[in-house]
Amino acid sequence: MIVNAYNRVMPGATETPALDAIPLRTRGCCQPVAPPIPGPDAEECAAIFRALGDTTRLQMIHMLAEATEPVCVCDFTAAFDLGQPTISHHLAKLREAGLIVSTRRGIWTFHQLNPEMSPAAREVVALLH
Amino acid sequence: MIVNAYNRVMPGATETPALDAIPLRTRGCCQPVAPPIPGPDAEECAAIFRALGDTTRLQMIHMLAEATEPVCVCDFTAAFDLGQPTISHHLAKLREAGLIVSTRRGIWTFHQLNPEMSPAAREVVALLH
DNA sequence: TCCTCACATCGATGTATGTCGATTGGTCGC
DNA sequence: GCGACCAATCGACATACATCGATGTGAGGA
Repeated sequence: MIVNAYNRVMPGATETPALDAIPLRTRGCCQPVAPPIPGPDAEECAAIFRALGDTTRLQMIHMLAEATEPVCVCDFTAAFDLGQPTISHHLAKLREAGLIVSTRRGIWTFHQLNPEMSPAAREVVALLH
Repeated sequence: MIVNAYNRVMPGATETPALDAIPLRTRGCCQPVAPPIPGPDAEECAAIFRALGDTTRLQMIHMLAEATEPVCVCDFTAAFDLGQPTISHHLAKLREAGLIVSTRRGIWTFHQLNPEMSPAAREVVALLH
């Protein structure tokens, strides 16, 4: 039994009708839709994209993806025309998203891509390399 | 002549020092950073990520990536617990980002992944398939 | 011509976000 | 301990955004 997205039965339907076969001005205009991505996965994935949805953070991840050594905050402040608190804010966002990890060395803090990044995140970051 | 990110000369330096060799408490803590992604490219890329940084829009793209036919708006309104104007808003966002195209058929509007999507967008969307 | 339906747009509202200046908290050298 | 320095945090501000109800628009059907 085929039902459309309004949960209404489409009588006689044995498979999703081809678009051309759908009569205009009829309720049965809809087709079954793909099952959604499980909620938590979708939110995690969206969070990754949200973290990368800012030019500054995108450049930061690109810098880290290209770097062979952890990168000092001073390198970031030098690379962007932004104040130090703003740089710190963006690095915190990337850290919260699980994309980078930070380590202290004396008075400096060095940042690198999180070696334990989630598989989903790893795939996305790989596109920026 | 090697200068660090503060534009200060690093006397005697012939190449970027290894991290271990960097004396703590010295100005020369910084390493050269990767050249940034060209501005327009970075903004375009960030816009793609921003469009996908919302759970609803992520699910929408996933639905379209799985679908074999263009999808009617009524399918989206049925799939999400959101009002029709909100659905329309999200579809507009995806359209502005160049991820989908919309066509009218009578009184209905059908949406599908933009067949002329930018290469960068195509790579990202492929991860959601 | 008028009504109905599907979708877009508008206006309002609350929340999230990017940015800054000022302050705080650590970590050294002296 | 004191001062210098680096980075994180705080408070404030403007902007962007997700959502809603109400309205507009355009295509059919009666």
